[in-house]
Amino acid sequence: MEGNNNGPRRAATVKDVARAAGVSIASVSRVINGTGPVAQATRRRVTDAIARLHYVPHQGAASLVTRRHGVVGLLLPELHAGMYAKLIRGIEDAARRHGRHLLVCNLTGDAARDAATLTTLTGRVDGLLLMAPHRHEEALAELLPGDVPAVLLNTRADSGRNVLTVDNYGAVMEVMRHLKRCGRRVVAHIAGPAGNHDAEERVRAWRDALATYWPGTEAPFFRGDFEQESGRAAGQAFAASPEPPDAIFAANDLMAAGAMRALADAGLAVPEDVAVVGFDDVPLASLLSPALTTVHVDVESFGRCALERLLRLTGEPALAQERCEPVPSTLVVRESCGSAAAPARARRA
Amino acid sequence: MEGNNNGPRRAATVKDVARAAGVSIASVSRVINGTGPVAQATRRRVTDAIARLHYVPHQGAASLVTRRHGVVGLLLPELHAGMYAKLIRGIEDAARRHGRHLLVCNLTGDAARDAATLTTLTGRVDGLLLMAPHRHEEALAELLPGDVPAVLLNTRADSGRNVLTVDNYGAVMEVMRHLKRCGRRVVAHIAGPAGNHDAEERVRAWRDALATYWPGTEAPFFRGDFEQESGRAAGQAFAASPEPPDAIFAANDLMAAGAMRALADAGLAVPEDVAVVGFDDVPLASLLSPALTTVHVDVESFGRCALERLLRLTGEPALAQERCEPVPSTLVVRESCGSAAAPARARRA
DNA sequence: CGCGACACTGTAAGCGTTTACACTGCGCCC
DNA sequence: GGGCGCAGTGTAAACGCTTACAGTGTCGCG
Repeated sequence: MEGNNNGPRRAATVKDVARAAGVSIASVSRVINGTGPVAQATRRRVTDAIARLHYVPHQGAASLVTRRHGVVGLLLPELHAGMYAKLIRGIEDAARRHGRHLLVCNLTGDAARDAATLTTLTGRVDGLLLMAPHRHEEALAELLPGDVPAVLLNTRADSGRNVLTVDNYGAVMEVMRHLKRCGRRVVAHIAGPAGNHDAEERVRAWRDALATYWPGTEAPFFRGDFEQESGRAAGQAFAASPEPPDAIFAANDLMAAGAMRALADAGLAVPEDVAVVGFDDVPLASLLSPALTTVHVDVESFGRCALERLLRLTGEPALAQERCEPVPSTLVVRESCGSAAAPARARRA
Repeated sequence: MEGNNNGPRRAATVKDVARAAGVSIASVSRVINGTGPVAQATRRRVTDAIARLHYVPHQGAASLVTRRHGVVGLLLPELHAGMYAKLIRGIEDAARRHGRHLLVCNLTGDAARDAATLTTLTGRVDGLLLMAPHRHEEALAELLPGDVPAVLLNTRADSGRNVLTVDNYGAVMEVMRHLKRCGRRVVAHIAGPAGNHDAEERVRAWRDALATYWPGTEAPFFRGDFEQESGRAAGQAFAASPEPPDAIFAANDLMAAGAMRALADAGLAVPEDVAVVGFDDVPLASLLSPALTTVHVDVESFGRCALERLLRLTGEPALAQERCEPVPSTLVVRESCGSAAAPARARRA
């Protein structure tokens, strides 16, 4: 190591601070971490020295002896980007409150590479949050060293692991109940991609609701992929069928919007001819015309719950009693399902 | 599987692996890092032992001696969530390709707390990406230790720091040029929040374009906040004015959509009476009716560029020649500006 | 046969922290 | 006044890893 590559200045260490403050490194450490008793005068001298030297502790060295990293990892599959932002927000927010940091990784779908990611991550975190809606990520979870606490997100509950899920089933049931109350007779479904946990749960609930509220009837099913184009295709298919459904429940808002567009293009009126309901409550949902009825999931809370669940696994005492109920998800009734009072808006001629 | 977290089992270390494999810790390290020559047989024994013991290296210990964390930090202000997901995606993707991880932090706006965040982060990263559209974050950047490489995102270019920005100005100019070509006479602007760098740049470009393409004329200005409600308010205000503008450029899609909604409610047709253009190209923009003309910014590329710029700062050799041009941003012409061929869609009666 | 080059391996010295432990004074109570 | 407790401090031993350096043994070539 020739040492000249990026300047001669090495970062300051506790030793430097101790020397500058005229105390021992132990005292410096005590000041920084607030452990043990320190005289006011000493504290002053140390904090001054720290400021003067721009000293920043090397967390790696600290974690070496404390056996804590103060970091939790978050592994995200190639998801529809919608949730990302809020989920991360929720988790990061909770993490900060509990003095942790968040290491975010995207999974690639490549088994070997993702496994490698998992491993390097494991070496620098106290615990792991793994979004695992597909088989792929579940398989990944198998590789987790047993001593790394982990919470799986949106996974089948019957995996042996610690799991946290959104209440897809209940929410969809509510959607269907509402559609029934609105007097709709045939509720088609535009599903998310096969193999996706949320998508499957929504399909399951849709089927069950069908059997419960419309016993003995059939309803059209379209396999989408959470993208708007597939929603459009579904809408076209439904509109072109001899007896179009009078309601559509799409597994997310993007597909719902795509379907609405296709219906409009086909001359079908929403909600008069066809009611449409989505899922997610994306920001623009209320601005579509008609405004989209959808299911709002509090993704930030979900993230927060996930993190606190994880911390509980690592034995965070303050969290012992904080029960973290299944994440709230609520039906947001707007115009597209036709149940709201007819909105007093001017129609375009 | 709870309760076992404070069990007696300590994580395996190089020493354990070395013993299990019957070699020295140096050889283990060499196998793990691919440094120095190792006999095939030895390598086998070591990798076997690693697998058997579920050994995962302690990165903190490693960074202690290598002086590299393999992690870059990303600091995000309280932004409109839209960009988040893609930005993080872009950065994380590039980071993975360069063997780095991503530590994500939200800033709170609280100066003291954010400063603390900055400091703890600094101790565990090789460099920092700081999204700094507001004064607040710029001030934060001042606190950065001089020896921590950092790239500021979407900040005034005249700060002394290393900065990477989206080409707001050029994009808005293109929008305005297009509106001029469409024959619009009065282009109103719905601005983002004051003090936001992007918002200000878009205002600046709007003003300059006004002076260039519509010299001597005035146009309505509305101060929004990037949220749909403010767009709606703006739309209402414009519609209620004695001489409504015949074009509106909103600083983002959410406000544009809000404005479109308000215009429709007021009986004004888009694009016939008023052309509307947004900024961001959010997923649902193409599904609004009429589909929203907007500016598409490749946020993922932006993230990638930012990361590579940062790595270059830390002296990544492979990146020396890779020039990272200003991030592409392109006008996406749809229906809301009235320039596209009239779409052959059925009109609702 | 000797000797250098080479492939491979082991030993040991840190890297920057935290913390157990030992040591000072000092005030206080019997 | 001698012991005790306690606030305040320092010393030194880890923590798990990388790597300079110092060995080994093997081969090829003069």
